Amino acid sequence: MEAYCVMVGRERELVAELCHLLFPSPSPTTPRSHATSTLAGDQCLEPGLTTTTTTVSGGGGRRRGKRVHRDSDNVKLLQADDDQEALVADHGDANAKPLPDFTKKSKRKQPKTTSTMLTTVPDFDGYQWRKYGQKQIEGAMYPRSYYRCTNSTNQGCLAKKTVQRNGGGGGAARYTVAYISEHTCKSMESSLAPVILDTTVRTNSHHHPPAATAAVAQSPATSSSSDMIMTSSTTSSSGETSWSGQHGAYIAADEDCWDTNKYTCGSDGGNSCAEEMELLSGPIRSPVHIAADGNWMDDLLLDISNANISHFFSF
DNA sequence: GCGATTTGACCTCG
DNA sequence: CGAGGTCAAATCGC
Repeated sequence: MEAYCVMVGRERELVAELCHLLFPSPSPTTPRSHATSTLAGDQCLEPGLTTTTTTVSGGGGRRRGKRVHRDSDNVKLLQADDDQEALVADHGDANAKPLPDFTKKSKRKQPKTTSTMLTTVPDFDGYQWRKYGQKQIEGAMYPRSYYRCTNSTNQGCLAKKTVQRNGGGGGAARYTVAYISEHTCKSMESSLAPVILDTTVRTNSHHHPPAATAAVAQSPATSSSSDMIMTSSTTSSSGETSWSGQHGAYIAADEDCWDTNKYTCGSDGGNSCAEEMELLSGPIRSPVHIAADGNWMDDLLLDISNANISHFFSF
């Protein structure tokens, strides 16, 4: 867990400064999910993904034979127009009937996505997530984990996210978090409303390849971790760079920087993200986006053209 | 018993 | 056909 708590002095200063600006008064919330993070032996630790309600129970892998073809269920291709309903009946209920309307097709068309590179995964982002899958991605050192909002079952929340560790074996672990769709549920911490920061971010002036934009933001209410989180990448579904105003402020990053971890806010660089950024101003809306080593861009050219960000990272 | 994770199989898309 | 995303039985902890 130390990996997530590493921060170089410079970054810490920046964090402190930002926190000071954001929270003149006593520091906001404190992590509340740490106690639950027992994380049974997953190669890809996701400290922030534990729920706040239960401890992680290291489930056993299933040892079973071939699974029954769900094609026989004859339901997958129906009612593609009601994804929400489908998700209500989705996972989480082990005995749930075959998904009525959550077609594979619709699953593939995730309309709203944003990706986030983290040097640390926040302990708590205001929502509870349930892991529903893990996959070793080609070329990735660590498997990607798939989460959906726990309210997908009872509120039909469409929000999902994937978390992939990008490396940081020796230093701070880095994670790419991609948010897919928005929360249609009420957060467990609904009071922790997203904040729109009117803030300024520095970045360099190099333009980034299509995928790179970034935002910096923070939700004071969810501020829990002590690590800094800084930039992100976004792309539109068409592959063009999206500068969606929804996120408020964006930062174009230099591709070289991505390759050389210059944007990494972890402990191994020494270069602060902020130092690499050019000035941008405007409202910034969560989530906090994190930049790190360049690989992640390859994995996650995500469609966030209409991203409705519903998550907020903290540091 | 419940709820969460694990994890191999299955499904869809490019 | 391969890669990525999802399903769902098995398993575990409370």
